[in-house]
Amino acid sequence: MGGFDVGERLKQLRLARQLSQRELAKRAGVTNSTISLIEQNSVSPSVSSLKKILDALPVSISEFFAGEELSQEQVFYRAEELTEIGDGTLSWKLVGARRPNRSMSIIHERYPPGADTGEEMLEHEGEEGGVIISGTIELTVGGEVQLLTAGDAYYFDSRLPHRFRNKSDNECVIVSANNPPSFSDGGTEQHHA
Amino acid sequence: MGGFDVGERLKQLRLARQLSQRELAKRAGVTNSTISLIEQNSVSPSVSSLKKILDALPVSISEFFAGEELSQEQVFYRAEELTEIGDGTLSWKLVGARRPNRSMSIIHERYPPGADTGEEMLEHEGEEGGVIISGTIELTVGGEVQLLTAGDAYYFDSRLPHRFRNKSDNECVIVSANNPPSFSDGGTEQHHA
DNA sequence: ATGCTATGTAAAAGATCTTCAACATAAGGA
DNA sequence: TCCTTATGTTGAAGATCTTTTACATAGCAT
Repeated sequence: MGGFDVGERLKQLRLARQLSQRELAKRAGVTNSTISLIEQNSVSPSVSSLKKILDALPVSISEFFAGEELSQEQVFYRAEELTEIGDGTLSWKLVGARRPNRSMSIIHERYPPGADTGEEMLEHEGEEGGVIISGTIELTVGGEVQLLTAGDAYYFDSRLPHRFRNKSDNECVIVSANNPPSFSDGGTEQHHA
Repeated sequence: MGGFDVGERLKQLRLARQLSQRELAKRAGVTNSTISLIEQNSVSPSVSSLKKILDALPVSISEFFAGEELSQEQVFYRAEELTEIGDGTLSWKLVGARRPNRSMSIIHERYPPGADTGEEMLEHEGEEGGVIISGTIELTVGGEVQLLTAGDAYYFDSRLPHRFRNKSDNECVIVSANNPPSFSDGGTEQHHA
């Protein structure tokens, strides 16, 4: 468990509602001991127990963990220090690749003439969008094909099969964002778009 | 556990990253059995285990429990049809502004010389990042100030007080992304950066 | 002071989760 | 074919979480 104080958070939520450990336990269908031990961080509760307890407040698990960490991470990135992922033809520069738990990937992409994410359509979790900075790119999404040029943009659910292809003679530059992030630094490279 | 399918959700996230149970387990510091049992909903993992696993994806617990759905909305946006928000000095063109429930705002921003988001620092929920396309911008985040130029980038927690300011004589162009989205079309305008 | 109730804590037993160590299957190469 | 590697699954042992049951303290009325 890194950084986030589950016990303290639960205690605050409980006290804000002016409930005793026993009262909350009763509503949640667990015992007061469970609440006590969790609040002291003597145990890491099971998701099912935590869910029962939070339901009684009521607070969603998502809310409970929202604001896990007001991360004091790197903010500014010089062009040359961006993490680059390339395979010779495509070049992707990731912003904040090392940030754990960041909510987005932001990528500065360069597609040289002929670059192509491949015939096998990409499909993955999340959403992605971007703006064409220069050049032209052929984008296929869910069967629809469009030729986008500088200033144009796109946004789609990444589970729709998609493909990027530069059929022109000039480099195409795109700034894109993905949610959730498709890449992490240091690990094995994964497929993307 | 009511309603939310922990196992299925984990499996989707894992497969979207093309990881095997063993590979994910290795990165997370748990065993493949744990992943297997969780994905089959044979157990309700402890928060500490789930956290370890999600950290390896990486996905926050909060994100994990925030739902999703597949939307088939507009995908392609011509430059001239992007929703523009301007106040005479700044110009922001939103990608997919009309999409309900989208997870990000992607914005094509133009800061003319002298443009400034204001002395009162911006602070709001979420994260934001971007890439400088041209020109230079002075960015202040959490007390730190940097002058960024073309190719540089930034990424920070939006709760840290921040400010954008073009002190140069040339226009500065940025493509940025915000999560969660800061603007919605037609609705009340919110503060941003 | 005595009795009653409410609070949070904790040891030990019971229940659940995690690991260890297999197993079964499928894909690829020699 | 046989061998090797990679995949996901599972029984039993070990580790952790939850309950049972109790304890200690504090507040309040009699």
